[in-house]
Parts: sequence; structure tokens; C-alpha cells
Amino acid sequence: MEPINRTRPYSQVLDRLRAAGLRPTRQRLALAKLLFDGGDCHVTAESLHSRATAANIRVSLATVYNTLHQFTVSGLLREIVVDAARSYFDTNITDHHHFYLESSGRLEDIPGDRIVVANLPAPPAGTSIRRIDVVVRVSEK
Amino acid sequence: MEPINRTRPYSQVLDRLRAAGLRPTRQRLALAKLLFDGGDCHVTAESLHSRATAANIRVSLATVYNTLHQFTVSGLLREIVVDAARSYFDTNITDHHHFYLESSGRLEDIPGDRIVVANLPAPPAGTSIRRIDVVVRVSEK
DNA sequence: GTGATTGCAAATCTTTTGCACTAAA
DNA sequence: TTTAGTGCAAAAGATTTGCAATCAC
Repeated sequence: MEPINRTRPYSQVLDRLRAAGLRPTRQRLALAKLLFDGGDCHVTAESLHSRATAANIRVSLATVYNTLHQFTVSGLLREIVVDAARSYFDTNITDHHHFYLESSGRLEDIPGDRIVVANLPAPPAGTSIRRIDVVVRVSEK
Repeated sequence: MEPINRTRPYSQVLDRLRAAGLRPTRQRLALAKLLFDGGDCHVTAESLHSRATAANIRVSLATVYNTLHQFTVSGLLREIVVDAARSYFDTNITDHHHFYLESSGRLEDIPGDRIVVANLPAPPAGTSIRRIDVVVRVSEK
């Protein structure tokens, strides 16, 4: 049973890093807690760095970038390309898609089963499909 | 009837610029010819600038960027976001989607009617759908 | 200890901008 | 002429990298 007053034990994040083969340093643990303990699903390097600073966690922006990429390579995060100006990372690594509100930079999930990709042509010779990304761009009415 | 030996008369590109309200300068005409006279469908600023240079057209990279954006705003081109590292522009402005081969940066069209988006949730409050982009990421087998 | 990780600052890369110059109407 | 467009070089952002200092094991 879960101990009282402990929505998500420290060790859960720690084990997650261990399982990914990442040494659980102070910075990685702190960022992982921000990311996986019920926080935002969608972050940019800049936004995560701000949240860290606000939470009194001292991490350099370079380390945030490095950490986001390490987490992505390890499968803890997923990178989403919706805007040429900056990279987004998503803590939801299940099959799904996105609404993207360009004016504010906000992302909203669309469950994977809400979209049907039918009758797709064969991929270019010598290649195979790695992932399908659907971005529904919306604007202020 | 089309004159012999003239796949696409100069005036067609010229009229296209005029219709878009863009003054047909030497640079815009040259770039428009490269873009719309059977060339590549998908370009980056860098690739178009290289093609221009190779064709002995002297245009600065800044002008290529400006021109690509002016053409996009005027509806002559469409911008495609597939890679956070650089912007792609597509001369195909009809409804369609893309295969994207990350290793080479190559894009390939998928006709718009090959993809069905069904049962989409309502867009975020106060917004309406502007466009749906599907990117099928493929990799070397 | 010792090898991985971090922080900082500098470097890099794409894209935008300011401004004097040039060309289209 | 008069105003829009161009080129250049410099600026601006986002991201990365080199390297000495620091930390996990």
C-alpha cells in the first residue's frame, strides 16, 4: 500500500532513471520529478528551465537541453515538432497526436485512437515507417 | 494554343507574381522560375539559394528567406514543419501530407485523400481548425 | 580514485533586421 | 521621382560543444 502523503515516492523517479541507464544525478532527479510528478505534459527547454528556477533548482540551460535529449533517447520523453522556432518534449509517450495553438505555443493531446490513417501509399523505397505525427493547427476564433 | 518549345512561358510566372501583388523584380522572377518551372517541390532556404547560385543567379540568402516568406504569405508556397532544425517550403499548395526521411532530409508527398481523420475531439475552447498536417516519419530499413 | 556529468561561456546554425543602395513603376 | 526591394553585415534566437570542476559509484 502507498504510504500516506506520498503521491509519488522519490524512488519511483530514481528507478526510472536507473532503468534507463542514466546515472541519477541531482539535476536529472530534480528535472525528472518536475516532468513526471504530475506537471505539464509538454515542455520546451526554456519552459522547463524556468520551472526549475522557480522551484529553486539550480540547473544550467545547457544541462536542461542535454537532459531532455538523454531522456528522449532513453524513451522517457518524446520530441514533438510543431514549430520550427523551438523543440517541444512530451511526457506522454503513448501513441497520440496534438492540437497546436500557434499564437500561444500551447499543445493539447489527441488520443491515438481518434485518428485513422487509411490507405497510405508505400513509403519511399528502402524505408519503413517509424512514426506518424498528426498536428491539428488551430487559431483563435 | 501553346507555342512550341515553351513548356512554361515567362509571363506565367510574371502573372503569378502580379496576381499575388508582388512586384516582379529580377530576383523574385528568377526564384519563382526555379520554384514553379518543374523544379523540386520541397526546398529549404539554403537549398534554393544553392540552386540559384548554381544557375548563375545572384541572390543573397537574406533575400531568399524574405522571398520564401512573401511567397508563403501570398499563398504561392506552403511552409512545412517537419524538422526543428530548418524550415521547408512546398510548391504544392493543395491539400496533402508528407513522408519525411530524417536521415537525408527528403520529403515526399502523400495525396490528401489518402488520409482520413475521423472522430476528432473538439478543438480547444475558443479556437477553430486551420490546418491538419500529417507527417509520416520513415527511416532507412 | 575514476569516469560520467555539470556549468559556463563560447561557438554554431538558422533566421531576421537595419540601413544605404538600386531598381520598378 | 518615389517607393518597394535588395544586399550585406550585424543581430538575434535556439541549440551545441569544449573543457575544467564536480559528483556518483
